[in-house]
Amino acid sequence: MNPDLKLDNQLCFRLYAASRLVTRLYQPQLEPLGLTYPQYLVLLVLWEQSPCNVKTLGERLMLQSNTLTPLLKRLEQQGLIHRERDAKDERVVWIQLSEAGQALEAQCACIPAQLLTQLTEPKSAWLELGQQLDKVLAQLKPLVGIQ
Amino acid sequence: MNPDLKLDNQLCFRLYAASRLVTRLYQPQLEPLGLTYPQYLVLLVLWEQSPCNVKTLGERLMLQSNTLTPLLKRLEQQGLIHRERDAKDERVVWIQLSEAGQALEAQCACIPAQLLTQLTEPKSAWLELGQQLDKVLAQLKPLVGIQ
DNA sequence: TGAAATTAAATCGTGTGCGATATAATCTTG
DNA sequence: CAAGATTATATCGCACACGATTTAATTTCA
Repeated sequence: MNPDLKLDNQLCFRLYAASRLVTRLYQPQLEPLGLTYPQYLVLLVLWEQSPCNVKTLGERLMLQSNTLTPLLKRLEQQGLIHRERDAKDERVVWIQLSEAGQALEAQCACIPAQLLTQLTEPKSAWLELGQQLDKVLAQLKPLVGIQ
Repeated sequence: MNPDLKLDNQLCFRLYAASRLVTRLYQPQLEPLGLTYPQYLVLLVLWEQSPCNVKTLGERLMLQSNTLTPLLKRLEQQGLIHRERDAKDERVVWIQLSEAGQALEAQCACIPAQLLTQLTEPKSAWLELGQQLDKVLAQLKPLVGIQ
């Protein structure tokens, strides 16, 4: 058969697989907090920048309102964020961490370190992967019309 | 703020983002064929090995029947595969490419090369990324209980 | 042999992703 | 200033992922 079509030769599959496996690695940390992985990513942005509007949130996460709006409504129901229309420009919705949402940052502070402990040496493989991902992300973004 | 919690420092986010962007890059090739990206991955396996049972398909793709069964039913409805219970062991379902499913391989043969043309130099970054993904996948699999 | 354990798929419910479209507000321009 | 274009968010529908459970078939082993 065509070796170009072998599954294990596909970079796309390796990315897809690695992304899903890493997400599963986060599960034991996130589940007790009642968070899904995309919800955790939204909180990462908000801990950097709150309030933050939906458009900016989407730019950071490469998501649009069709994905974010329902997700944000769930975070609001959980009491982690507030959603409010901009008074000046009623099109814009501002997302702001609630007290509980801010407090959650402390609880999540240990997650990255906790995950690292699960990874055996060499850590260099992970660092290099991160750098390569930065390179290819920079190349991919314009190809799919981002930035 | 805690730099360990900055979005751009998260390897997990870079993997998640890269995986989604690469999937989008495939879209223009797959959409005319009426295929989704996960359906394409299933076909990649079947072009290597048909018939193939659901369990084996799941091991290759790291998916289970809760995801595969509905997906396979859609491929069957499209006339690309046949599904049949094993006569000896009625628990097992065998997936076999139909004539149309086999014929589709030729139409997909150009997809990997077509994608490569979109990528500017250096190709080395992509090769290295593939190798690094292999390393971390080997490390991740046992951590999440695969193999 | 036959009850318990294991296995393979299927089913169910929830939460994304995302293309397409809708809605409403703001901006642009003639 | 008003019609058309643009922008920000929401809505809708479909197809994954995946945890949990169910169903049915097979295997194990006392």
